[in-house]
Amino acid sequence: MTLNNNEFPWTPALLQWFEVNQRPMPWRQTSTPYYRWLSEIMLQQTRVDTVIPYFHRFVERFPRVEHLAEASEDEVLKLWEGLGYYSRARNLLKAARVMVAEHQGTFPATEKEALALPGIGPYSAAAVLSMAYGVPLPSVDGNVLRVYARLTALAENVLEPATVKRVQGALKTAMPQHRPGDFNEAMMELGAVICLPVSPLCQNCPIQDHCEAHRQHRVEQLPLRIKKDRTTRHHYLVMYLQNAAGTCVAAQKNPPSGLLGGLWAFPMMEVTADHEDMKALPALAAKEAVARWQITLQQPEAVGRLRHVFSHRHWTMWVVSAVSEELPPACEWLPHAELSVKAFPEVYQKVMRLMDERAASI
DNA sequence: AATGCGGGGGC
DNA sequence: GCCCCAGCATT
Repeated sequence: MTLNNNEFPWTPALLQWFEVNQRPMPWRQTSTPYYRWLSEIMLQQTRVDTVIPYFHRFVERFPRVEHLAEASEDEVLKLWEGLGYYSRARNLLKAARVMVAEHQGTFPATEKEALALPGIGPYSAAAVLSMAYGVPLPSVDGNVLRVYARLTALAENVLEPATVKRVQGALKTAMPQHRPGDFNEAMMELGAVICLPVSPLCQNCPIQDHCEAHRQHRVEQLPLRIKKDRTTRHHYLVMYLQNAAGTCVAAQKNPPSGLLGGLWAFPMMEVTADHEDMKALPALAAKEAVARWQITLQQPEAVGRLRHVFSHRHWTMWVVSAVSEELPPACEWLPHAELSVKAFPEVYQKVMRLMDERAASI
């Protein structure tokens, strides 16, 4: 065993606290590399409580990485539906196929090979390698940055990549070499249940005596998170377009990358004005459908307004239903039953729910 | 270094 | 509304 003379004085108290207080999680029961990898991908920018039901569905459908590697992207996206950041699902499938083809169906054991996998960055590589194989690399996520910034009263913007790198370096040299996975999980667990972003529970903190921010009464002011507001606002007309027989709805599969890539969508037209006058919507939709799509709408009706917030953009959607025998570009007719089979992101699930509500009220 | 990329929970 | 969440890929 490698002794680490630079070890943090608070490490033993942290590990002891973690042993007693860690929350049970499905990927902690049987800690296979596959479970650890899958859970870490799902947990990127996503809360534990949100992930758990998705994790159960995935391991039930794909008990081993070999099963996942043989799946279609459509099936993986359907299972991922609603979890967000869909490039994670696309990269998950790619990485599974790499593991089967090049790594004997398991997660590679070196940092270099791990980082070469699609969807694996410094955080996830360190997390999986430390927890599955005991490789002493620090997994630095938002929790760890917050805990470390407070412990050391770090006055740097933790959203700067350079700051993250410095924290990674500091933790790498001082983290325990014998239980790196427990250390990483303990840091994250402390950030998740004690060292909270707002109103942290310092009275319950096992390493409060070692916290410089607490000593300085600056816990609430740290960490520094300075970011620019990049949100943009967009307005759309969303068409719920059915054929004359009423059996199908017009929809399209998004391009394979980009926003909501590979998922399904209803045809939309971006509009500049804010349409406070619902009565003018049907005529506007019909006019724009001719101008942009060269198709004629019958019985256009205003259904309602929806709002959806992404992390970087705000959508206002005016939903219009109509009948047509013609399809907007790149669209196809989906039988109604297919709407629950194809992967639709939350924003279009809202459209479907709105249509269901209208049907129920008529 | 900056930007794009979901959705939800807590306040 | 705002903040933040077990971040990564691309440019």
